[in-house]
Amino acid sequence: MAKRSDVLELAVLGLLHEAPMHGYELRKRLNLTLGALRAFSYGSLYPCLKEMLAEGLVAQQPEVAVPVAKRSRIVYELTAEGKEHFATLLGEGGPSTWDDDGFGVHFAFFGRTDAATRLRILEGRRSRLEERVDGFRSALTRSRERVDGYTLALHQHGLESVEREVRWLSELIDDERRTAPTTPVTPLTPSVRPTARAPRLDNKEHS
Amino acid sequence: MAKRSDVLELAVLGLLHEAPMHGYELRKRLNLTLGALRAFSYGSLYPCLKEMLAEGLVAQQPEVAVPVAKRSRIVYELTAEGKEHFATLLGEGGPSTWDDDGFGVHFAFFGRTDAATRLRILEGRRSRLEERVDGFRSALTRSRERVDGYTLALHQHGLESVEREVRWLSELIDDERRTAPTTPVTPLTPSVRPTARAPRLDNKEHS
DNA sequence: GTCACGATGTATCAGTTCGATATATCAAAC
DNA sequence: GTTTGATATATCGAACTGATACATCGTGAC
Repeated sequence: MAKRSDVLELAVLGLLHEAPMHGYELRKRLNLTLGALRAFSYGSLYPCLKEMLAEGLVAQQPEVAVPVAKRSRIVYELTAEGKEHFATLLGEGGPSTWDDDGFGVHFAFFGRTDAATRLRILEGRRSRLEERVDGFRSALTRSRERVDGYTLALHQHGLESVEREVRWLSELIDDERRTAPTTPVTPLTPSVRPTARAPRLDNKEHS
Repeated sequence: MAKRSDVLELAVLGLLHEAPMHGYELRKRLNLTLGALRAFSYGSLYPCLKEMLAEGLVAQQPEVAVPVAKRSRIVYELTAEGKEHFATLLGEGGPSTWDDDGFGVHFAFFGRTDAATRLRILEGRRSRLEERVDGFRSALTRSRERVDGYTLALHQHGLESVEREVRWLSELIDDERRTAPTTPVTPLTPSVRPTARAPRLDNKEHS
């Protein structure tokens, strides 16, 4: 488990919440929504879609509307099982939830969860990163005298990057804590409407 | 090309410069030297060592000294071809030199290159990252109104992380430029001796 | 009008890597 | 004495990537 496809599956289900889509478009939206930080290939997307179809998580939309025989395309839409599975995956906080890929995808769909889940994921991610910080730190003290100056600089930079992400997460957690207690569950926009209500996550760092 | 094994190969050759080693130890040093940021598995290391042995880049050290039949271990040492190949790989600035993995390994062995090569690699890496910054930026402006606040925050954080690394690289480049012109080629320590002469790369960020 | 070319769209495959695991030895604990 | 855990080499299946094949559509050049 903790396979890459689990992450892909979550991402696909999340995107299909917005609108039915076909593979090609999914891939574009995937690589756009998840930033330039994640690239899914067709080699994993299409097989994944087939599996999800077989499992009943998505359904093949019948040729709608347009009478003109357009270019062949297979439009997938979310089923009830799919929505349910999405909620489960997003909320469960499994093992893959806190690693780099998993967290990114979970975070991108935070708008569809409740504050408690968000907090749990954010805190899980943070403690995961804190472990990494410890690893870096002990490596640094251990090797302080044994390695090259450049290697040292590399470790130092790596350490600071992770520390920075920890600070970012801490701000997010504080924001959640400050916002959540009053509003039990964020209503979240049902469809395409942009939402646009970020909970004060202007993580300013420079200027 | 640009296979993962190329990176592994470079790392192995680099480590063997310090001392002959066997597989298990190589893996430990690998994951230590390259920080917690890179994990090589046995599944790639052992096959890689065999290939390198076949290509004559490394040699199997005959059982030395200790008369006691120790636990079976295969100690590899660098050959002349290996050293040559290492220098080539490290200096060539190929396609894989500037991606995340490749750059880390190259950087970790900067102590064994000359200033010109260092500059070339640093600048290559920087422009690679600047491309990524552009990607993030356009994605941000494109999606500013279309995506969830959390997705936005994710992109923003990603963008700032990359920008930060660009600044880091710029400092390193400045340091190289300031140091290099006078001293044409850094002598670099021949063996185990720790070097310890980092060219002022105290990239302080917080306090 | 048509033709070339690039974007759209689905699909698969070879090559490569990872994670888990098997096997075995040794040191120290108990 | 035997159980545990680190050392050490090795392999295998499952999975992913990058490339590619194949087909259709839109559009601009001529």
